[in-house]
Amino acid sequence: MQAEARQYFSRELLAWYQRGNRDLPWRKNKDPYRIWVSEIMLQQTRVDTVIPYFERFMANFPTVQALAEAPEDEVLKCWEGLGYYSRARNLQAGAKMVMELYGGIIPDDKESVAVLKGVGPYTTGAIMSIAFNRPEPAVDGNVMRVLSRYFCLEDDIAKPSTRVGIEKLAASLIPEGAAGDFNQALMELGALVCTPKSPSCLPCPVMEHCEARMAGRETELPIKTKAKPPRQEYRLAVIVEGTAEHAGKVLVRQRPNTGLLAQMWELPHLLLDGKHSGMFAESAPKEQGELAEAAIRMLETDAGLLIRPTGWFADADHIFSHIHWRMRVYAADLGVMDGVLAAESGAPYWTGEPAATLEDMPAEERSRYRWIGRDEMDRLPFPNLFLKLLNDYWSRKS
DNA sequence: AAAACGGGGAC
DNA sequence: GTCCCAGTTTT
Repeated sequence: MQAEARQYFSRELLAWYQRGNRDLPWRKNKDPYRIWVSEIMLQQTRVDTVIPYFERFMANFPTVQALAEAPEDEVLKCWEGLGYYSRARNLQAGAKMVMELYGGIIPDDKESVAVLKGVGPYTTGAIMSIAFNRPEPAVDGNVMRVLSRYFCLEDDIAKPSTRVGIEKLAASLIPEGAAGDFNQALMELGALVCTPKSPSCLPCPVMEHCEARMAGRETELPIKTKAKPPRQEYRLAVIVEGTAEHAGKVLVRQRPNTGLLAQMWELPHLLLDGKHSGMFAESAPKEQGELAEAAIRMLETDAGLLIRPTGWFADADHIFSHIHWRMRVYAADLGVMDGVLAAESGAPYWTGEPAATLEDMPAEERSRYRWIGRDEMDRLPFPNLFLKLLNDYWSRKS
């Protein structure tokens, strides 16, 4: 590649961006906190999805201090539906670090920014360049795609080592004194022009020296190995309806502090073993009294929760990036299964009076469970899967 | 180096 | 259905 083509790229791309770019809420000013929040939200998430979340988050937590001092549930609630919830917890942990280490001021220093929770190589470069105009590369998926095409790079962008190489290249392209605009220009081009499927080369400001375009290979690049398909997991959930003092409420629980959907709230549920997964997969929802009974016994073993299913409620599929949940949901009440399984229609249905309370659970399990009404749902963070089921439940009730 | 970690939009 | 998105952390 000629030095001239490199200078052309930097010059023309920067000029293109400065002629006009998207009016995004985090471009209103250079407040490092706003840039930081926006960059965390934008990780693996589209601009259009982020915008309303960003506005709401900044309204609720306008400063580093406000975020650092907020209850964790409120921060997660503000992130509800956005996904990758560890981003929200890490962001708040980062805000606390900034309060304690730097007196609430995000420092104009790469190493200090890079150690913040949830801030990796990309976000470090984005904050340093956009907020402080420091000449650091900010290499995301857009940048890897744009540069792979312009320089006809054939390295697999799914490999970690490839990103490191492209960072060096991107750093060498930053025009003097224009790091922030140039890095954003690179991403903006990837988002609007040099798109994954069918890039719009004709309006592209750097088409003239794009090697992939000149070779007619713009749709073949970048090279990226395919992701593994998600594994299937069959799960059984219950909507436990309260009685007496808990009438009109349902039982929810908070997930563990680590792992998938950490610290989010959910309906009680369990992973089915191989045998019961097969039963799930092979028969119709309403013909599975045996499955329901077996699973409810497992729930008792699993969580010490004594319940009686009263009927089928819904089947729900939910696909994460690495797991595909297939979930069957039964309505239930608290009690012991000493009743009789109704033969009518084959639906799981136990008769008799409820005969258990949460007090029957082990204390350490019990502490994560809570009875909530529809109004209280608005204060606890639920992942989308359970949000939909609960909304569905309460709309049917009314 | 590979897997875990959400959810949705575009085709 | 597939791809992948302004990636980071853990294993």
